[in-house]
Amino acid sequence: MVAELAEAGARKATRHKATRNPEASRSRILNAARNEFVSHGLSGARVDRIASHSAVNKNLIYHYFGSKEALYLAVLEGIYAGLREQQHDEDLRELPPVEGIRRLVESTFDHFVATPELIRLMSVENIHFGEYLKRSRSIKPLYSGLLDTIEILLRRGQAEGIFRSDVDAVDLYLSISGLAYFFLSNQHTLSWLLERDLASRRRVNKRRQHIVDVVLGYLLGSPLAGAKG
Amino acid sequence: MVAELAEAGARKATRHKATRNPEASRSRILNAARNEFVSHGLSGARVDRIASHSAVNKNLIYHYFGSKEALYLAVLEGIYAGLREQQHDEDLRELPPVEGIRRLVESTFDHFVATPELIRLMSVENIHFGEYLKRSRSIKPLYSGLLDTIEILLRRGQAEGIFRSDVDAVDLYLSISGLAYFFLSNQHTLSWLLERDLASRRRVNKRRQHIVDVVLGYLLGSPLAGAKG
DNA sequence: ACCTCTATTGACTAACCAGTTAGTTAGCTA
DNA sequence: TAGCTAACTAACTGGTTAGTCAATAGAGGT
Repeated sequence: MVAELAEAGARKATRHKATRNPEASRSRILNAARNEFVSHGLSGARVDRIASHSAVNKNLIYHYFGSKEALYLAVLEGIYAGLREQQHDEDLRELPPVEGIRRLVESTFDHFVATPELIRLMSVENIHFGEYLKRSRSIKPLYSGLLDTIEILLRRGQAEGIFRSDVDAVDLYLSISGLAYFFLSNQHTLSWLLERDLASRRRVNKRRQHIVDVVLGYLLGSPLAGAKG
Repeated sequence: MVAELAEAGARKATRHKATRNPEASRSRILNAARNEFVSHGLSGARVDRIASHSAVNKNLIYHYFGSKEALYLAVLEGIYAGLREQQHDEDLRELPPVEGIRRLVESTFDHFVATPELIRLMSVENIHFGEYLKRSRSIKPLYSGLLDTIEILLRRGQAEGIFRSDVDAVDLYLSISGLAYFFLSNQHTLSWLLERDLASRRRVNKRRQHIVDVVLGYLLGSPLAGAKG
């Protein structure tokens, strides 16, 4: 009994982690939660595992976030916000159209490569029909400027007579993202099925160049070449 | 007691489901399992739900498939095999290159649209790092011919001087699939973020045409147009 | 010194869920 | 028709898991 008390006192004095630190606890939880949801999806994620990896009592998670689903939503909002922060596409609007589109394609690809968690969470969220993202109040406003940027670059390129005239900004955005996304999101099954290591540095660099070629090859081509008409 | 026996007899004679039918039971299980895994993913799927939807005792599932994971693998094999069956790309090898590629693009897109389960299961499987697909003995052989078909069409198009010369078959396949896949796999989040109904008939048709334009626009363009130099 | 708010904890619970046990029943074959 | 095998079932189990309860403890204000 005395020994126990002494030990508890020693623990408190020495290795105890700076008593209280709400911000740090909260961010450790979010961090561990992101890893957990990214690795196991929403249903596969375990709150106990998040607690132990963030070195926090499980109930603290409920204290801060209320439920597993609310925690997932917080993680989701963070990752989508990060995507838009990285894009700062406003800067591209002033560039020559070819250069602006090229930069957009490259930065989209690069961000996907640098943040694998993003693609995995996007997949997870779509498995759940996007129902959690739809609950977010903070995400949608971030996306309003993106299509505008593409539209501006497209219009200028068309006015200059170098881009084909029948391009829709939404379709172009979906293509730019899709060309990068599929290659990364389905890397595991594709590497195995095609018997190529799609994660290799060489392959990733090659892919980056290919995507630029596809998008610009399309935009710079004439509308009727090869069309079904 | 007598009444009970009579009732049991009547049930057996009339509304009882043809006493035994292993093939039917097995396929009802597989069917319900496909829906369940497609709707909830692997961790979110519930064996009890599969049992009740297939109107079968839960243990029959274990009798036939052994485990939840083995059942998932059976579903996965079925859906991937279906994809390759539908593609019958051998037929395309004889066509003029532009026509062959166009058909490949269109049929890939059409099959994705017609079989939403396919895309969802591909996403689910990649969340799990493709580890179940890799256990399959039956799937990989089906994919060996696909790249050959693309290669043949590419070579002929290049020999005829109409396709650009720097195209890799793997990259082209990834682009054809990716252009269709992302649009469909992330339809829920994208529709909400972009404030467009991507599931509408008009949008889907438009997307199909756009993808053909992108792929052919790229292939028919000259390698150096807009390249970084 | 005391009070109050909030961070933090350990122990608990009720529900859930994959998988099992211990059988019964139908149909085929010798 | 007896015996065997596979289809099929009901009830159960043990481990897991999201979420709760009841309390302690630190920090800032008064």
